[in-house]
Amino acid sequence: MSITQLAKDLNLSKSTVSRALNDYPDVSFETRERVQKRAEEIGYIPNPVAQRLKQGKSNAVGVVLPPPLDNGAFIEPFYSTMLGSLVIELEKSGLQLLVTTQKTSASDDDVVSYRKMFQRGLVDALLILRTHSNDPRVEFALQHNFPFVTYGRTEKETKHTWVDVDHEQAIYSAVIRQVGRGHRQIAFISTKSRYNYAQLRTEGYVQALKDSGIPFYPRWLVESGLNIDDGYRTALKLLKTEPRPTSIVCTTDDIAIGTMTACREFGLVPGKDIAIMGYGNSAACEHTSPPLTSIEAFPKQLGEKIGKFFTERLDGNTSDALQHVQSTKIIERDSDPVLT
Amino acid sequence: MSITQLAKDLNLSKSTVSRALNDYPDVSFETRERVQKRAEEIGYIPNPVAQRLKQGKSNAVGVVLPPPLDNGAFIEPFYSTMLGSLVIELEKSGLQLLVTTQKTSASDDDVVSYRKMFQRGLVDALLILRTHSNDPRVEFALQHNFPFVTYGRTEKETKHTWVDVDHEQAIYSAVIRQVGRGHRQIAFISTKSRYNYAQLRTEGYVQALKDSGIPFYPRWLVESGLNIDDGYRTALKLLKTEPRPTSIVCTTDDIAIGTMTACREFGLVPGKDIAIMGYGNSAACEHTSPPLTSIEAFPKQLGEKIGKFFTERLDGNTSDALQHVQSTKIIERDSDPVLT
DNA sequence: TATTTCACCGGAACCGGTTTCGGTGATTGG
DNA sequence: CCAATCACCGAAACCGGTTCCGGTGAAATA
Repeated sequence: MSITQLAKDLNLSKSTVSRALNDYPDVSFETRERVQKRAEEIGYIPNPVAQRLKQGKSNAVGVVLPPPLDNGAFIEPFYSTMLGSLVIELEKSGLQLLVTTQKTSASDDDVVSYRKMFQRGLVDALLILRTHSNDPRVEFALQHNFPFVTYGRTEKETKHTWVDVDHEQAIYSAVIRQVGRGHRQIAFISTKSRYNYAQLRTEGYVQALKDSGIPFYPRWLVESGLNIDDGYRTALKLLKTEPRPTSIVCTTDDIAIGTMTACREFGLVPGKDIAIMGYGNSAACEHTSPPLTSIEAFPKQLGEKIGKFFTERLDGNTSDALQHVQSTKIIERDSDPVLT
Repeated sequence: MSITQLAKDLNLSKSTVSRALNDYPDVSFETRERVQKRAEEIGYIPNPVAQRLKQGKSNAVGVVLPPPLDNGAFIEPFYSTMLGSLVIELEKSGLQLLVTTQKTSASDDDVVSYRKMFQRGLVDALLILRTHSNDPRVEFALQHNFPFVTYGRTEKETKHTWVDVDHEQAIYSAVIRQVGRGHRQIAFISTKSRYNYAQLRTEGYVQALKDSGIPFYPRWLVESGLNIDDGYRTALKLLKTEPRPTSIVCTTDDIAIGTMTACREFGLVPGKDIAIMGYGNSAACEHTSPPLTSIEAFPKQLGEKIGKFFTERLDGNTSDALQHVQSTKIIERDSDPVLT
């Protein structure tokens, strides 16, 4: 059912019908009512594709997800809840979210998948996830003058609109907490350093040691993959170092869960013989044994913020770059006791 | 850069350029080469929106996700990996996945979100997740003759294309396993029965008891929400029944994790004093204590199958309904010991 | 009464492609 | 030598909307 047929049905022209449906002023009250009523009756809904073509707007925001994880998961829990609230926020402004993934083979800062999205028409703006310190995707978007929001800053902290967690502060406070509980042998399991957040967190770790007058041992700063098993294997190596750390701060809850099993293999009971902290405050934290102390980063609020930034930018508010850094909160549980 | 401009640049007509780019036979070799070379140079890519409008195809498949979970997650891990492999499979045929969510307020079989998708142009086909026994979305799609694939059967098992897990067999084999390990007091924590899979699993539970000559106690068949906490609370009630079950089969890993903590509160050590099984074989299973015996349902394969069904259907293969039921496998760990 | 204003509506252009149709000039066949 | 075929390309219609422009008749103004 096209607008042409509807117009014929009503003995009106396409243009009048269109104006009536879109509440233009120069159409009489009676015909407007008549058109809208009839449209309702026969369930007419304008073809969104035609609208997009004419208006040059798609009313959609695109995101290309990182390649599936090793475990085959489409998306990590953190992004899951962030995107969840993003979708809800976008919906308020009539925006949709178009999701794609990278090819499995591609590295996650590959530009090819973004190029397709850039083609005017498919999406009006892009969300770039998990920025690298030096991110070609950001360069690409800036260069093509395409509206975008990033989750995560870049090294240059270019003047674009971004949302990010206060990673440095998050890990800083975690380490300070460990110090306050009597630890001086504190390890940090990080991830690949090309991620900008990884660098920020590492800075937080180093800074906290410094401010506490604790020397920095490079052996206790290790990198791990993001899976539980990655964390497990990394922790196995870490626990072999001499002296052994008495507290391990993990950059992910999954990594923390993996290190807990690694500890048990070393005969160390987490929460008793060794302190462990996670990051993300995932649902599992409550139900590990012992329950895992973790850092809440409020992905829901982040998603809302991103959504608001999108609507602002797409409303033409490009005056200045919108930016937001989200502070975190330590959720205290039983996995990191006071050192005895 | 539109095709019109490209044509002007080449001193050719739009139509010739279009034909050259799409490898039509009635264009000379030289001009074809010239056009394609020039298009490459200036990075011309046809506007997908215009293509969609003309061709009436969007080359996209839509899915509307259930409303965000109570914990705010966009998507459950199972769907996460299923959609991950689906996207990869669709990509092979040049198809995209368009993701939307329900309004938070809506029930997850609400048709309104689907109605938007139905509008010709946005997507060529729909994926309907987690069917109810009596699903208005399926009725709606059939009624409007819109191509779709469901994950999950319906009560009527209408002749449409679907993919589903062999839920009945899955739980049947789980219960039989418990019987084989000496249990005769076996509970099953299910979910809301309007989900078709819930009914199938319950049938599997009941049938297994019957075939084992074990009487059915209604008290040991309980319903729970999908979260860890829901499982926890449900298990608390279940453990108060007299007599107390010696084995609990859970319809979800999360529920199983919740029941494990519930057991501990009753002074029961999971894997020792009581047997527990999960479903889904999520990453956490390896790292609970004890590691959780669970049922692998192969979401990756399901996603691939769904993708193949989509490409077949969109290639016009509507001859007969495509259907696939995925068998499962029990992954044995330490949470369900032999009864002593 | 003549002219301007106004409310209201239809015609047509347009978005950027694809595809049908028809028209060249060259080549082949009779 | 004329007609039929052929390769190749341009003009134009079309997809389904939106919006500019102009035109009508009635009402307001001079």
